[in-house]
Amino acid sequence: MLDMKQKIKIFKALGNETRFLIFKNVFTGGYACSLDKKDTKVKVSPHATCVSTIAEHFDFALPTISKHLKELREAEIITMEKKGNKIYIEPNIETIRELGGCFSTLVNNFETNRELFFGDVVLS
Amino acid sequence: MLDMKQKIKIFKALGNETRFLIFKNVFTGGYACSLDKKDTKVKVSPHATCVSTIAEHFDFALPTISKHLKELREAEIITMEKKGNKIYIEPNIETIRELGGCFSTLVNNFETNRELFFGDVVLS
DNA sequence: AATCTATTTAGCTAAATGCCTAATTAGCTA
DNA sequence: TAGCTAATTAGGCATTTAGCTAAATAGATT
Repeated sequence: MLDMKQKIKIFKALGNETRFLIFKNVFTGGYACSLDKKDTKVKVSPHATCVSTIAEHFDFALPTISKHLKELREAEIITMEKKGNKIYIEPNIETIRELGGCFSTLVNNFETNRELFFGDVVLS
Repeated sequence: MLDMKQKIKIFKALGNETRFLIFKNVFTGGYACSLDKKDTKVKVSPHATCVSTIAEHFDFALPTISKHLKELREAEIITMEKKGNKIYIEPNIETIRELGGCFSTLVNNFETNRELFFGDVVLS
């Protein structure tokens, strides 16, 4: 279950246009890493991409994209797995599914039970 | 339909602990404005609250809370309606429902169609 | 009209964010 | 081993954000 801190991290991560677009592109698989095809030793999803491939599509320096990816990973909405000297990036569908579930619960229980979405949050 | 800018605004709004908690409290109706009972002229939801009532529950100055509420309103996840000299605040359930729907679509269509959530976003 | 209550605006400061370049680390290849 | 590719870390700078107090606005009440 996502706790409050984690939800806030996710919202903060997606509340920036650059990160939103990076996430969009990772999620839609639009930037699949062209090098994958040559690299037969490494087994990754055909949608997986890597840091430099993402950076090619933005007008920002590589370290900037790297930092944004770190934030998306810490929010647990993407995964980053090192294979060889590259890092393969994929969406973390489980976290997104959970968050979606929270919203559904929230909406479905509106009026009858307004507490569910916020879970562990204790009123001050 | 929520466009990209609007979604980013919502995420940014909820990506701050103070605003998240304000929204939580508005949504759950935990801070209903006690003055409502006396004020028989004004018709509002028994869950509705007002700026100063919210501020009472936080260790921040009133103008700080006012500014946060403005941001939540601009993200269209709460409504603020002036009646008399108070502003009554309620959650905007429609926006939350829409956002939840986006997440459901996103998750349900993962793999088969990764584009739906992002809608109007054009790949650069 | 004068005052009271509710809220916002203005203007300030400290801290966080988002970007950069240069340097470093890690793994692969010749 | 030397050099190449991929990514991160370090350090700096400009902008934004999140808080504050004081002052202004708007509606009620006396």
